[in-house]
Amino acid sequence: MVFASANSPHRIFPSGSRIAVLLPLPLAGAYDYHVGAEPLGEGDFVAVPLGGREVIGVVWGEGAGTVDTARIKPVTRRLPASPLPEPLRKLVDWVASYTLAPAGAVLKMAMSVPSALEPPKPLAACRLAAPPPGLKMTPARRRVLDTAAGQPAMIMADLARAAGVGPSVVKGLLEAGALEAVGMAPPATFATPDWARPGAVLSPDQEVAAAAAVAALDGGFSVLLIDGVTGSGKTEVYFAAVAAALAKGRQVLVLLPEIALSAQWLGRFAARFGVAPAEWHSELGDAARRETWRAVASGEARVVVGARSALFLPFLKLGLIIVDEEHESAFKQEEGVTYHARDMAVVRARLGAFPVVLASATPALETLANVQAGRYTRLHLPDRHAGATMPAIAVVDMRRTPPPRNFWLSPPLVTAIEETLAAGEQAMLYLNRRGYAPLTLCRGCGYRFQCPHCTAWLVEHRAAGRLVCHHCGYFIRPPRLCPECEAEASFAACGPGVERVAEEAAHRFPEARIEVMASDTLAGPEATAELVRRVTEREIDLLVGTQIVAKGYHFPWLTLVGVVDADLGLEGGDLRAAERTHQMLSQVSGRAGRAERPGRVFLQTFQPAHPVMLALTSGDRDDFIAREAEARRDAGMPPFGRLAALIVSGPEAAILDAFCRDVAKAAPRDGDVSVLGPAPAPLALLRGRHRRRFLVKATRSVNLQALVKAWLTRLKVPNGVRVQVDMDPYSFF
DNA sequence: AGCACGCCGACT
DNA sequence: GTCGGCGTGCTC
Repeated sequence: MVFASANSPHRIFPSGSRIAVLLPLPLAGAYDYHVGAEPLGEGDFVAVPLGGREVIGVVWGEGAGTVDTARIKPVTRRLPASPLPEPLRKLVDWVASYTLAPAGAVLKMAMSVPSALEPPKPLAACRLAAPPPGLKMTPARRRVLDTAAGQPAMIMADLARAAGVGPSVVKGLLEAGALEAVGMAPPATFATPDWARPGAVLSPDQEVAAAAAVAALDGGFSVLLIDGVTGSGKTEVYFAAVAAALAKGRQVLVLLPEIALSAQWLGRFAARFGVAPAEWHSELGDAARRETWRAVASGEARVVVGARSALFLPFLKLGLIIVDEEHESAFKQEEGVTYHARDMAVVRARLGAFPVVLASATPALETLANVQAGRYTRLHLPDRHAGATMPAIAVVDMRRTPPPRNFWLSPPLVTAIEETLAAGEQAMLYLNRRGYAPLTLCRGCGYRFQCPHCTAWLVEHRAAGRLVCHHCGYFIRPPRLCPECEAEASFAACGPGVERVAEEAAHRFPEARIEVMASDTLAGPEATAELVRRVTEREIDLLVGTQIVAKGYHFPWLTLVGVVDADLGLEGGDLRAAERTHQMLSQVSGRAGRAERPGRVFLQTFQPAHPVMLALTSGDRDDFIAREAEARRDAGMPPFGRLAALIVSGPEAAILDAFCRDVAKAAPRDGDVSVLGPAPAPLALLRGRHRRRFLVKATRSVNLQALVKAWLTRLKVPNGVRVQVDMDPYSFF
């Protein structure tokens, strides 16, 4: 029995009725329970019995009625928290049906802080009471009572501090009865950003884009793409939309690919709005997590900046989402529920009927195709802000001007670095390879150090004195003798990593202050911020870094970028290899010459005629993307066709391969569908598990989810084997 | 995800 | 003869 009509936003279920409760567990669906004495509403958080224990779940709707009534248990209690908002419930269902993950597994992401569901603990505070007769008065006690007299109630520690006494004095007065204890609600920790503050002066292009983004706030759901070259001031444009959304009383979510590395972004936000935004990422402590979750649910936190998981926060009145660096593959969750945060942000905006703004200097091909199809609106910023010019990009042909043997910097690049340093400017060398050398082999017998758990070489990290697997973290200390032929001191480091390039640079430019920046050389957000500060303040002349240096940093004195190996990333049959390499090199090139001094970029390559290199040197991105898109269209690949991957893994290769034959036999046969595989996944052995991959390619008209689901139900998965579905796979690993 | 039930090695 | 290893299977 349901009182409210079906299209009501919030149904109420009376006592005794049968409801579906979704639990944050990887179960096939919601479970039915009976409503207890108090009626329950959709979205309410409830504690329910499950196999002898108690689990917290969410009232998901009317009971399905498929289970015998005798087995249905009553809900234990309703938790005193505001219900999970309807758009978020719909998002959970949407993501579950799209990714083929169990709805409960998706709900778990929206219930990441169970402790936030209990009422916040009131703070121990006290206020002045009627003075008890015979109270011993001391100067310290006098000061406490005088301080407390002017206040309704004070936190005990604050009162002691304000009166200039130790905590024991306050405690003594409390025991004597001169003060009485009261519970106090915790003070608001999330200040409201001041949207009325004037922002930066915008260029005419920025002005137009900002006006369009602001206007979109009145138009319900829409997707805007701010497509602006590096240094064009995209952030200031979407800050205008953030300010306007705040003025309308809405909450705003800003998704960044890697929040932990975005100290500069936080600084800009604080400069624009006067306060820090609420943050949401994996490094948050328990208390901060709980506080933030509650403040998002209550609407107190007005702007949240976060990693992809922030999409599943219980916003009370979300009214704008920004996805910055929307092309970043870090938005694709690869483990557990495999979702793409950019695409799910678009879904969330549609469910909430508000706009979403995507921003990038190198938008994803998918996004540009959506612009082309008229689904997204493009706001173009073709020029750099404040008169800065785009850097001049030159190719260094490594076949014609190679570096000496066992060196990696070509003569033209070395000359350019010398010139830059002599001019008192900064240079950056980019190489997307951590460590010293990616492969170590024995000169005597050819033995190569390999990870025992993965299909990967061990990477030498000379500073740490280790050989490390970059996939599972396995490491060893380099042995003295070759494990194969027992030769002594026979190891040769093959190829460069950032450590080795830094070593070469130190040798070439002995006067320069050189620093390496890679994810494993940075201890944490503070250490990163400190290094960024030292570069900004010119305490470093030459920065050698992995992709971490490509991400949005603004170093005014950096005028030269050298890409040590521009071809890295082009190999491998990855669908997006060329696109990604182009994006990566555009982004890293964009670090050069962002202020008055013009920038130069040198790309060291063995393929100077490769379309990626030509696109970069000519600056004709659109032509490059058009050709890439054409190739994908011809091949029926995304976004013109649909792709799903089935990763089958298990500890025993023989069992796995036998099962793979069953999977292939049960594969769907249809004119619009083709199944490739089983192929060993690029990392055929990962963390001790063998992996095989099937790829399903279909036309856009095919319901790929239904097809894959039906395929999976035809399979009998043996023990120890796992089948993982990845819709729209990105990395093909 | 827990937690139970269920069949094979070293202990009082 | 029991305590306990964690392998499989269910939980409305």
